[in-house]
Formats: sequence, C-alpha cells, structure tokens
Amino acid sequence: MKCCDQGSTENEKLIDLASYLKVISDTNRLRILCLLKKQERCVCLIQAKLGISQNLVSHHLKILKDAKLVVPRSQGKWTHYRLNEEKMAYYSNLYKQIIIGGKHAD
Amino acid sequence: MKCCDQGSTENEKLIDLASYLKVISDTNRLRILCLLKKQERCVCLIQAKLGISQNLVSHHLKILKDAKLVVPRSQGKWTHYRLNEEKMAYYSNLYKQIIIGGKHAD
DNA sequence: TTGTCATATCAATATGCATTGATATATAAT
DNA sequence: ATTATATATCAATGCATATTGATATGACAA
Repeated sequence: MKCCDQGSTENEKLIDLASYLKVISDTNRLRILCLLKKQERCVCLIQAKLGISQNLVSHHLKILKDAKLVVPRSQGKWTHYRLNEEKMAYYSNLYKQIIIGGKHAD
Repeated sequence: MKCCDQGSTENEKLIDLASYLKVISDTNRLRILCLLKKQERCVCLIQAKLGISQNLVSHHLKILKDAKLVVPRSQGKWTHYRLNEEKMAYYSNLYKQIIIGGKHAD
C-alpha cells in the first residue's frame, strides 16, 4: 500500500492532497488564508487587503469554501469567513506524511 | 511586512510558495516525488510505476527539474533523478511559516 | 554503420482556471 | 417603496497546462 500504487488507500490520500494543494497554490487564495489565520474577516476587508475586484474575491472564497478550508458566517449584510482549522491541520498532516515522512521502497 | 502586503519580502515568499505548490499539486508529480523519497530512480522505473506514457513522464520531470525539486544524473543511456532534499526542506519550511505559523493582525 | 533502447522535445488538442464585466439577491437605511 | 450596500452568480475571454502522437537525440549493441 504505497501512495504510488493506483487504487490503494495511500493513493486516495495522494489525490486528496493534490486537490488541496491545487486550491492553495494561488497567491490570492494564499493571501486570504493568511489573513484569516489570526481571526475571522468580512469579505470587504479581504477585498480591501488584496486589492482585487469584489467578484474575484467571491470566486476565490467559493473555491476555499468548497474545499472546506474556510467557513462563512452571515451577519446582516456582511459575510464573515473564518479558517476551518481542523481541515487545515488535517491537510498539513497529510502534507507531512506524503511529502516529508514515510520513505518507502516503491 | 506581512505576506498579504504587496511588494514586501513576505509577499515574495508567498509568491514563491504558490509556485512551488502549483508544481506539486499534480498527482503524477506527487507520485514521482514520493518514489524519489527513498532513493534515486531512473526514468524508466518511474514510467513503469506510474503507468503513463514516456513523454508524459519526461514532461513532468522537466517541470520538477525546472523548479529545482529534482536533479538528473546521466549514466549511459539512462537518466537517474533524485530529490533535491535541500529545496524540498526549504519549501516545507516556507509552507510551515506561511500556512501554519506566524499569525499576524493583517 | 545500422539498429535498438532510453530519454527529450515538438506540435496539436483539449480542458481547466483566473480574471473581467454585468447582473442578481438580500439586507439595511432613508 | 426606494435606494444603497454587501455579496454572490453568470457569461465571456484568454491563458496555462495536462495529455497524446510523432519525431529527434544520444548512447550502446550487433
């Protein structure tokens, strides 16, 4: 059961990791995650910090939300986003497992 | 100097991290890195393990090589690739810095 | 030197995705 | 009710890139 064997559990982990990495491999999305590290933020704050258009912020937030890396909270007109710290921790562990640790023969 | 500020050193790190993540966010390339973790491998072994076409392996190896994540060594007809462990460690640290640690205000 | 094997490169295609502009929805304020 | 504000969605565009097929290069073998 190695990550390079198709169909194995390890392989599913690798596919899972790859899609996570694809989600966070965009500078705008990395900046958003960075902004949310300390605390929940409303969309308008994120937009102001990133200096990009409103719909583009919305687009990237949707991708992060669909990947369950961030969680929205509606409050009146505003929507606040926070990190899903558990998911982030899960993927960071997966990264460690597959990229760093667990050297195996093939 | 925060990673979300354009033009800062932190921002350059973030851009650097994003391009690394883009390189490794492909399942074939992740499998290659996984295969090279334990030891140097020749292209034909990688091709056999991944079960994809020869030119496609070559394509992905070129991307990994251009990103300096792997290093080729020619030996007669064969080319062996090994991990560039220093680069990998550098990027894993960058990942840790930006994704996990260093919570800041904005 | 002719052929075979390992690897790289080139051209073409097709799909994905970031970005933009326009519009919709929903809430709050007047 | 009307207007303004915050956010989301939709359609279009253009660019990046994974994949495939064909060809080139370069080393070894016969």
